[in-house]
Amino acid sequence: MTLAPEDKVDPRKTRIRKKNINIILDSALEVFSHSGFSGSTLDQIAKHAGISKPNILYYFNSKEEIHLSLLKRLLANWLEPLKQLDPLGDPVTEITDYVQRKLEMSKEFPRESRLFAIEILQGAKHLDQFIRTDLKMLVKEKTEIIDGWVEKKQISRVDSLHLIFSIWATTQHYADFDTQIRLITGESERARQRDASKHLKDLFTKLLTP
Amino acid sequence: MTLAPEDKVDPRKTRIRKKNINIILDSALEVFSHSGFSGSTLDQIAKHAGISKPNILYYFNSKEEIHLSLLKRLLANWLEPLKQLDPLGDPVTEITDYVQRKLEMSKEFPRESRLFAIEILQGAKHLDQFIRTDLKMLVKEKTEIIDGWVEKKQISRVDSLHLIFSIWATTQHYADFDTQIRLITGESERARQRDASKHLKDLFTKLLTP
DNA sequence: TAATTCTTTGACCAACTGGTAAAATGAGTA
DNA sequence: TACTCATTTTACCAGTTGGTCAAAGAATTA
Repeated sequence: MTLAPEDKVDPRKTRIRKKNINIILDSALEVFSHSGFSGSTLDQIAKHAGISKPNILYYFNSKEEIHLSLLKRLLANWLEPLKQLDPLGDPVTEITDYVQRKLEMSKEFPRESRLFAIEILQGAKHLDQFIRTDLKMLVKEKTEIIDGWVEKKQISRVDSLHLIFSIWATTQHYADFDTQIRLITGESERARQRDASKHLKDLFTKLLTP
Repeated sequence: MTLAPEDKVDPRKTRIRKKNINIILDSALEVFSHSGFSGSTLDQIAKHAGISKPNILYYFNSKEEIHLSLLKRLLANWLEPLKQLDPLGDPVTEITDYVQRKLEMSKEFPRESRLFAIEILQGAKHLDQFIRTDLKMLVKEKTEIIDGWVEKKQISRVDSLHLIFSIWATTQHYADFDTQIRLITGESERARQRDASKHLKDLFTKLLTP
């Protein structure tokens, strides 16, 4: 991952520069998360941003660089919900709260979720390092906490790693497969969100409660 | 969806024709499921198939048509596991068996799963009809069966629709996010598959057992 | 105000890619 | 064998797309 312009410690980071970079990244998120990297063009991003293509390339050296900046910005937030899992809290509550936070994120940041999903689906070339270091370490730390709870019989015996996978899967599903869910479900957006939340709470509570 | 050459009732459907179409579709599946539609080129497919690009376009009128043929072929199998859910069987067994079938499919046909996932993620333009008719109807039929089981108190009270979503999410996760799982998990392929299977059986059994 | 630096644009290009046309080759059959 | 139809190849093209460049236009600062 090479250094992107926005990362340079540049005292000349003007107001205009900051504003434009934000607009570009936001437009890129919109476009990339709908069409994937290859399916998106700089022209689309430019149009969405209201900034000419050469002007975009004035702030970013390449399309790839925009993509990388986007992923980087995303990853910081991605770990947050899991990080909050507290070894000192009540085990079942801690886990179901984590589920709710993740579900909330799916609702709040569906574009980020899709961008992430597309990236993984296509081999995670750009996330490789992130996954095998930051993410892996965090997962290890948290599975150990869960294993500890199992040891102390505070929750049922459970495969902590696959529990986390299940949580990721079920929660992100609502963002990533939104189109499918929309087409199948008759419910309103609100009702669906409520039912999903209730269902997942139930699902994981029953799994964990001895 | 326009008529693809292979669908034409053509008595001249030679041995060569059949063979080549299969090779092309298989190569396209390989390529599309790794790079998405836009990220894949006919040249890549051609190279993988060992057939020249113009020759591919002799069998299919366009890149799009290959993609559609692929999806069409996939969808037939996609519904199969859910279809087998038997209203007369033992409820918990029926559902956990369904989970196992789905998990099996993820392992057996990861490329198909990814192709499907990418398609949904990017708006399901080509699956729109399929989802709102075939899939929706099947889901309706099966949720009613599950609701019946709940009524008769054969399983715990559960949101049948979201139960199905959870099953889809957790099982497909192992195919679609395989890269991520591989990078995080230390286990061997076999062990992982076994643990996933056990975990999911446990997860859904506990949800459903009163 | 003048000088300097940052931002924006228009014109352009080389590479890639989906697709075409026509001729050449091969297989099956009367 | 000769004829027909299916298959394959070669050469090619037009549109798209990421990216460049030099010059014009704003801001900022001396």
